Amino acid sequence: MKNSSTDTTVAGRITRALADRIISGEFAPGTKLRQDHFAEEFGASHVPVREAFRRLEAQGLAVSEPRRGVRVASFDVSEIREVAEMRASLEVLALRHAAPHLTSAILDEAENINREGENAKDVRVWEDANKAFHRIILEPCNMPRLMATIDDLHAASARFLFAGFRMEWEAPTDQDHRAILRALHEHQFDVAAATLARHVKWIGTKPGKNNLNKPAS
Amino acid sequence: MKNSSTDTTVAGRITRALADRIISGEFAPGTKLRQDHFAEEFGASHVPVREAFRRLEAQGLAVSEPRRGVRVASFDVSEIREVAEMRASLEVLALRHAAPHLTSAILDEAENINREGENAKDVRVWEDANKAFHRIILEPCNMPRLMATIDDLHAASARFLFAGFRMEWEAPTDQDHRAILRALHEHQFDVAAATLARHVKWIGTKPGKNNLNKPAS
DNA sequence: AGATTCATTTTTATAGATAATTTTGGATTT
DNA sequence: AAATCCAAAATTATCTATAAAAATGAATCT
Repeated sequence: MKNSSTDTTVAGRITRALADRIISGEFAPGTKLRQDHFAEEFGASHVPVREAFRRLEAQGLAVSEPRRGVRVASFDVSEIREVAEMRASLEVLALRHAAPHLTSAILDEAENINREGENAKDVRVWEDANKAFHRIILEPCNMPRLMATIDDLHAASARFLFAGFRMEWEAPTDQDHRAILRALHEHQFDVAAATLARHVKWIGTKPGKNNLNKPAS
Repeated sequence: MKNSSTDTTVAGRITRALADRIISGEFAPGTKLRQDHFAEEFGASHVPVREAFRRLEAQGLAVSEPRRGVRVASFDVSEIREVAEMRASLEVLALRHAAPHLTSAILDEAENINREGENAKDVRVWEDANKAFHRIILEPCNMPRLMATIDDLHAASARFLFAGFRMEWEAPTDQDHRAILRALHEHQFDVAAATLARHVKWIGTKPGKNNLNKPAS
């Protein structure tokens, strides 16, 4: 994605795999991540595993205490709020810069992606569509660093989502997404931005009988 | 700072040292960072050096192409603007949350720091004060992830600053900082936020006969 | 003379081994 | 019986060595 090393190098593949498992909730918050374990699992040495740890740390998915190992980052309610607020601020910024470059072709594609999400059978697929929706309307801002930061924040949000809606779940008709597209179509950028901000913050307060801060395994 | 490993481990110390040199401009953009070289310099092996590289990468101070090594991140004008815009958005967010917790003791301390900056003899000292000023009024937002991101952005800004004002330089009386403090004292938070946003964006457009994008060494 | 190919050299990436620190379990003491 | 201290085991952090990949430079061919 932002860095091709994610696909090319062993450290990159390990990073991606571990990030995926943390985000999906397969690894509960607080879980100890042992380097030798993953080195064996991925048929690698522990050196690339350590590099993967450093990256996960930077993404906020793991925390490491020197000489005491790495753990899956815990996320409490305040942290979720924090991520939601940051996303709101930065996605609005991105949208403001992207707006002038949004063609109707892009908006149509966004609508298709949104429909896909609404037809999604499980959270995972819905979240992929959701991510894609936000990405396609923000990407034209042409600000790679901003997009990278938003991606990291989105990953953190997704953790929360998966933690809350593991079992029972139904795809919501995403009224906010539709409203955003409508406003963009009509060049009402302020309306679009305000709706986006509210939408993202709302995600951060979604109920979900949160199994947050599970005890470490 | 956010992670004690920066002081405790070899990898952490290398990270800090390299970040410092990149920010100060000692390493020009595009400079190749050779792991064996730094391993020898710091009396370490290349393993902690690689970990340091991964962190620098995450901070946006270095870029790595798989199998082709790591280079000091180049920053062109658009990237500087990007960082300035991100800082403006996020610092406003932080200030909004910090405002209710700002005591007059904190504001007084901020004023002292500001004065220190105005008396600074070289850019380096001024930048330290500048960073401290922003930090002391934003920190009470109690959002660690937000602060960490702002710190990274501030580092990127500092690179730009040092690149432009290496030689001739005089400490400016920071009128913006004073205006922000005044507004905060009078609980005019919107005014403070607006001034902060303008201030940060202005930093991003400072002239400076930029020796940007120097050829790699 | 210019370009292309092949070998050399440099550099990165991974593996295996070592040192140091923390944690864990048991034994001893109060 | 509970708490504390000491020793063994597990784990992390680092180092040395090896393998793989790419850049460089020279020699040959057109």
